[in-house]
Amino acid sequence: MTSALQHPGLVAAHHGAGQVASAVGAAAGLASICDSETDPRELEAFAERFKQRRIKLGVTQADVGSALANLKIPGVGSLSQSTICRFESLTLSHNNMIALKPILQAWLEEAEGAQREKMNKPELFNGGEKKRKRTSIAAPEKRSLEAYFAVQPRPSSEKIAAIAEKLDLKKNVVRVWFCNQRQKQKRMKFSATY
DNA sequence: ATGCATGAGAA
DNA sequence: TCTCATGCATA
Repeated sequence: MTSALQHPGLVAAHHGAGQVASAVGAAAGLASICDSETDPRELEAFAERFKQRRIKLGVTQADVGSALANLKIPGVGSLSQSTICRFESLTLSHNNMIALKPILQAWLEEAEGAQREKMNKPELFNGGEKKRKRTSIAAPEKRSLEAYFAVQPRPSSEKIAAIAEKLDLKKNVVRVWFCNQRQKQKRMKFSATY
């Protein structure tokens, strides 16, 4: 239930048409807001440097996540170990990487600048809550789902119901599986889009 | 490091 | 309903 560091319209969706190339290039005079900062290779390089320097500082991914809150950047709170890990391994969407880069960069500079102090973020927590349980889809079922996905990445609600019944899984589990599968395809690292 | 899930916002 | 950013739980 946290933030929204979404980017409005600066980062346009990429598409297969090449006719826009010239139009974009012809937009001379205006600052090119879209090149070096959104270059996948630049991101990759940054991610690698980031991880290296982070380790050099002796800080864990989780530490970085909670430390972000201390930066007091408007609209930016803490992030999880998962997200920091995914940033470093480029397993986030391109847009997500672009949005997080300046934030992590700010943290890095701050951390290296004041590399003499030690702040701790205990993360005071609740008193006894119901722990979420993680469903585990067995290997055979996963293989079937992957096969269905290869043929139809976006099955209708009815198809999903049918698949769920065949594999003896809850419909919602199947639906979420497809959603996550689609998201996976969009990860920077393995996406054919870039 | 990664699987399954949630919630806000878009369509 | 889907996408997208994100995280808890777990391997």
